[in-house]
Amino acid sequence: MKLESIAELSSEEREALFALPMRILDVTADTDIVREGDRPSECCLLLAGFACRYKAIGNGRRQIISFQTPGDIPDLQSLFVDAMDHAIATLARSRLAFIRHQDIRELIRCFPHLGAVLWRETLIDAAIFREWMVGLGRRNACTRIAHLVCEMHMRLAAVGLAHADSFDFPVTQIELADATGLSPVHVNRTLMELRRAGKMTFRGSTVIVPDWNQLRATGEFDPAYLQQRNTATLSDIAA
Amino acid sequence: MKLESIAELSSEEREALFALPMRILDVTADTDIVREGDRPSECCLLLAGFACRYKAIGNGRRQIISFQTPGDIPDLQSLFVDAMDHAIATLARSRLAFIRHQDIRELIRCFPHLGAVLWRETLIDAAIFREWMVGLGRRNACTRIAHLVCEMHMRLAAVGLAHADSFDFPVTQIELADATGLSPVHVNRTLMELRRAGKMTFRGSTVIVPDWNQLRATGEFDPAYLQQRNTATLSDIAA
DNA sequence: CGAAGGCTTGATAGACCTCAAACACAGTGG
DNA sequence: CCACTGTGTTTGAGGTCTATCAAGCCTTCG
Repeated sequence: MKLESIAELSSEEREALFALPMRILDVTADTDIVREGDRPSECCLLLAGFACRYKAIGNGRRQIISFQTPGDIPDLQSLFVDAMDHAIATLARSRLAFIRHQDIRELIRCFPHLGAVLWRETLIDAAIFREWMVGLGRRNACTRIAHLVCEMHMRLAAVGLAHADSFDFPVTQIELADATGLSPVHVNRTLMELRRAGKMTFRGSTVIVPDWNQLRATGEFDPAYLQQRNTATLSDIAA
Repeated sequence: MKLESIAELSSEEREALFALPMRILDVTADTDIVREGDRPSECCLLLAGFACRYKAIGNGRRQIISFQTPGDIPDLQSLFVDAMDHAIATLARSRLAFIRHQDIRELIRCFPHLGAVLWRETLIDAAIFREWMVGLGRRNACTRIAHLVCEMHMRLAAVGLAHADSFDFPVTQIELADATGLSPVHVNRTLMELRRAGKMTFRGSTVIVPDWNQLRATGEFDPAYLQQRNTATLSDIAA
């Protein structure tokens, strides 16, 4: 579903994907899947739950680089890049599927179009990084958080994990701070400000948004960078 | 040279690369090569000069997403992603080579390994984004700028465009501000602080660094994310 | 010589951070 | 059933980094 949200697949390709040998693993929240410097020999597909990529900096602080939703293969890059430049960790109880590099390589050899689809996915990943860079560099706390919520809703909707006006976003305010480059205290105050303004309510890991158009405006959110094939459908959901 | 700095190529592959039909174009500084929303039918290889990717935000402001050095193909992604999510512009007089998408696709079909090399390049690109995100989110002005200078020196050295203790970095302080998420005034003050501390001198588009180890320390710079094959050689140059 | 762009400097303001403590809540064990 | 603990959230006060505004200076170039 994730792959088909960004590209069309033939039935043989879909079959080949389902035929991949996988090792399934259930883990709790806050489990490191891959660490910085690792050289994995398999990729990790997130089947259910929630995860993030992050880079640690000195004295226990870190920057969260991206959030990962079911359907993502956050360490796909390990196929072509030797050592991981960042870590990957779960943020909620999750189910993982590990697929050996050699099997993916074989798959790409047999179905070059699937290789292109996966390449495309890594490119959209990069587009999300770029959008986050704009937020980190040039947007204030309120806009950053609103933007993030819009993005996560759209991405989760693409894999069927969002309601029309709410969704489950299992992160703490500290994790939100690590993702937005803010302090936890300031995240808290900004969330309260957004709540008081009636723009969104984030409580106990669920986000409620009464009016997406309003939140998109305050988040300066333009979904073009996500390159979804079915944005029409998605905005229908959102409307 | 750029591609070989990140992967090994066979002689046939090298020949095929040189045989690609290209349209050469010389442009002045501050020329937009691609604009946000464009759907190019060719990719742009930077042969000489200097360029950047950027995303514009309201009221004339922008965030520079990356700097591009000779050998880079900044819009390689347009092969697989429909619309550009950002613009690309030159920062100095540059020579560009445009290669049609269909020719690159054909090349990849004939030499799948070259496809993998190009994929790898887009992945390293993404690694640079991630490192910048850490800077934008979690590092102060001084560290951000020092880090950027270390990165640019290493990348330029990889394509033979840096001296041991200096290099040409043709950007204004305003562009530096757009890249680091700071204000031009603060960039100026930080540059002077670095200069006074004897850590680096940035004047008239050339950077002089008397002691790389010192600058790396203040920039918290670890080159692992650049995935250079010959980092040994590079640090020799730097030493 | 004048104009334009880039650099430098000063003063003031604001966004955000840090420290510190209190509060709420869920899970645990006695 | 109730203290107890730990994690996450909320609140207050003060401080710092960085932004903004505004002006002057320097260099380049036509």
